[in-house]
Amino acid sequence: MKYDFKQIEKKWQNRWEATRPFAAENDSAKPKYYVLVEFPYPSGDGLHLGHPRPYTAMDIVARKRRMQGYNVLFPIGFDAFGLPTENYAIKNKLHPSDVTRNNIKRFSEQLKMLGYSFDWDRCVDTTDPEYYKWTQWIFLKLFENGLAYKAQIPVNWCTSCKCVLANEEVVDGECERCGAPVVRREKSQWMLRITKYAQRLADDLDDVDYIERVKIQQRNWIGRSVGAEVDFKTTAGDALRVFTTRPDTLFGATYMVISPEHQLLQKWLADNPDEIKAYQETAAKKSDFERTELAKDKTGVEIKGIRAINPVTEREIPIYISDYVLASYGTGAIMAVPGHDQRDWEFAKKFDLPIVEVVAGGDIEKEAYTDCDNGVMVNSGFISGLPVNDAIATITKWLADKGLGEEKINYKLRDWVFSRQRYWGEPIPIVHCEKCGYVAVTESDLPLLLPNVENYETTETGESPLAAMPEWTSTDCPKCGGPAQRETDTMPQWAGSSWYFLRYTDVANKNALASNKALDYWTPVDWYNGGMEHTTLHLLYSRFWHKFLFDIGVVPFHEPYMKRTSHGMILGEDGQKMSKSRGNVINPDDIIGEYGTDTLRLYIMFIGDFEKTALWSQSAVKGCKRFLDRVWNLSEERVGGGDEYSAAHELAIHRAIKKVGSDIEALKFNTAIATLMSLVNDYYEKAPSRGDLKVLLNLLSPFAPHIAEELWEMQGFDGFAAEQPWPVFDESKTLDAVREIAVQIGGKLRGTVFVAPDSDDETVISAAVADEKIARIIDGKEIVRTIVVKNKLVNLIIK
RNA sequence: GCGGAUGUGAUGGAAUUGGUAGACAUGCAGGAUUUAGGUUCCUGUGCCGCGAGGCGUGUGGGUUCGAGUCCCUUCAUCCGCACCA
Repeated sequence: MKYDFKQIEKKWQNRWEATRPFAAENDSAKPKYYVLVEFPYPSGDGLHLGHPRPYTAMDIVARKRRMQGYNVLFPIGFDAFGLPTENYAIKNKLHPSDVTRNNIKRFSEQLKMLGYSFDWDRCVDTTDPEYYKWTQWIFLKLFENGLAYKAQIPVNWCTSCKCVLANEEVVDGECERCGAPVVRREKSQWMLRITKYAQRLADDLDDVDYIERVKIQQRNWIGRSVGAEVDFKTTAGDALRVFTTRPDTLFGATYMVISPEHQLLQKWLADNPDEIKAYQETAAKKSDFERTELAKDKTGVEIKGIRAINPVTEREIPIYISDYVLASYGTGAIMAVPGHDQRDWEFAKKFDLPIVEVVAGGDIEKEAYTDCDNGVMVNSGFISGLPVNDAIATITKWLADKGLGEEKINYKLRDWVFSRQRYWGEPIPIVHCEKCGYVAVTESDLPLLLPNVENYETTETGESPLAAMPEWTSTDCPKCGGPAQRETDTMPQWAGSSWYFLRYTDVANKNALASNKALDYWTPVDWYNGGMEHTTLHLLYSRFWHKFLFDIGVVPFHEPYMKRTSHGMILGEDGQKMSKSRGNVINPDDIIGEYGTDTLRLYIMFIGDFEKTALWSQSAVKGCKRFLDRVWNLSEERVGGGDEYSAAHELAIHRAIKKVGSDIEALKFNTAIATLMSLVNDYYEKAPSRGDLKVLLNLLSPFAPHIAEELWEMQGFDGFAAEQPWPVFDESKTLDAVREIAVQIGGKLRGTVFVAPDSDDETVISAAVADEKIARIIDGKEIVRTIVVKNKLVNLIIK
């Protein structure tokens, strides 16, 4: 009989659909294990090759855990709110909810075709009112706790999506989704105070097992810097407060710079107001991108008639405005130390300002001396002669004693812009009342349903389509009962995905986002795999929400995910990112049709190091199909003998069990599969027993579950392959009866000899010199030294 | 500029703590079965050399009995952040 993968795969998928063998139990005596993949955005294009790589990897882990006796939760759902669906709906005159329903149906079918052992009974859909009720509920809790607030701020505005973006969504001045230019606009926006959690988001990375690059990237994004805030008196009366990480260089501060948006500029009466105003206007017109592009050439204007006083030198120094100082970081003002900061140095050179050396060792005529952490202070009054570190401590204390400053920690992280001016998102459950201000919708009124609007086209004014529905926006104030207006912006896509993994534990709960019992049992997630592109978006946001939920007693642990791993991208055969315009897209459906799901699963895991980018290779797919054909033929034609391991294969089998098991845990799926291939090659050299075949099917079943089940059934083994215990190995049986020892002469390999395991040095050396070839080389020479590495090699040094 | 990574045959990629480089697969070559092959099986395949042997993990150095692995230098590519004071 031929390996008819089409028929076999359909057969087992139907059986899984009917009997639900992968449903997780909320009551179980087994230990729990929660494996999570990032749920997909159900786009109209269907599943692409980016999905099967992480999903197959985690399916393998989930299946292995079940075989190891765990009660496994391996859920799936759909992150379905969002712009592409809305845009598609507008273009095709459909309703986004219909588009979403169709896309979810298609995605579900495709995911089932891939044979994943998801618990489909726990599927979530973020656009389901029963789901987003709880997204809104969390928002209300954030609002109640002062973590959601509305502010008039300059925001990132995508000119194509006609919508506000979070800082995390802007890449090189462009919209991360559509690539259109992003400009600055003043808008009143809902914000989430993620900055309040900056410290914990950084520190608690120590408590979790994330791959190092994820931790580093999150830490960099949070951008903690320790320094001091210092007040400079000015001749205008007001003190000018600055943030610096280098308070030790205070004696070298020869001028000051404030950002064009600085508050004090509205108050100060300079001698050159027109010049200042003109500069402010030019700066305002520049996008963020332009401001950073012009990094090389510093611009600025002196604020004439007002001067600051350096608190330690007591000298008057000039104040400039320049757009190289950002309003949004620190205090929006700096003390400029041109001797030891390259930007200040460039500005000082251009405007001919004094440059003073305060740390010895550099050449400040040529460039700023910045890499001076181990230097010694000079020209610095009472801290001269101190090493930099001591100087920082001394000056910080001095400032504090005089009431001129204090130690301060700053973060690059900014608050999360949470409003979107689009239709297809969760309505923000807030009303605005003339009398009471912003008031939360009453909890019992949740979910606040998204109304059915006639037209959900974007508006040029930058308002949500919901704003055009007076019958929906007009409401009563929950507090005073007076007339009030609903918030018309919706939540960003990241809202629903910030807590979805909690809902999986108890999907049908009507009274809470999930029961305490379910949360206590299942959370935190044991292993979460997802894309690097979400490191400073979804992953950070959901950690923030989780910490908040922990603080208000909703979840039992302060971190959502115990372990985070990440997969590399799959590029097209030409080494380019797969895209329709390049015409190098591989459709998983086509591969499944031609070679079958098991082949696709196997190839996508065999393609290379899971964590690195990989190039698709159509011909290499065939190798995996060939392997499965060989397994099939083996079972059909070559098996003989009993249920024990045959003597010929025992060693290879114990080794394979060990290697495949540890490789799966270490994400080395490619070498796990190579091990299985080697084992099959062995079985071709010498026919396997039924027992030999059985263990092969056990090891293969997480990777290629359909063929494993079919062969399991055909061989007449009991039960299902997926429900067998994971095979165990005996360490002593993974070792050879004789050891091949490398013989080196002067470090060069000259031959090999065989000795008994753990032979002592003398035995190994005498075996080596007895070897004919070795004897020939050392003939007439003297062995002056020998190095023996037990069971591995011997190195003879001759003269 | 800062941070992170990568560089190994024709190709994708393997190589515990430094210890026989190139597992496994693709491709290619030869052979067998076949009317035929996008089938299957067998053999070979790092480079140079008839051979003994020599040379080989981006470059150049170093440490070591021994380096793909450790240290320094340099080049190239990719990713993240970017005037963050």
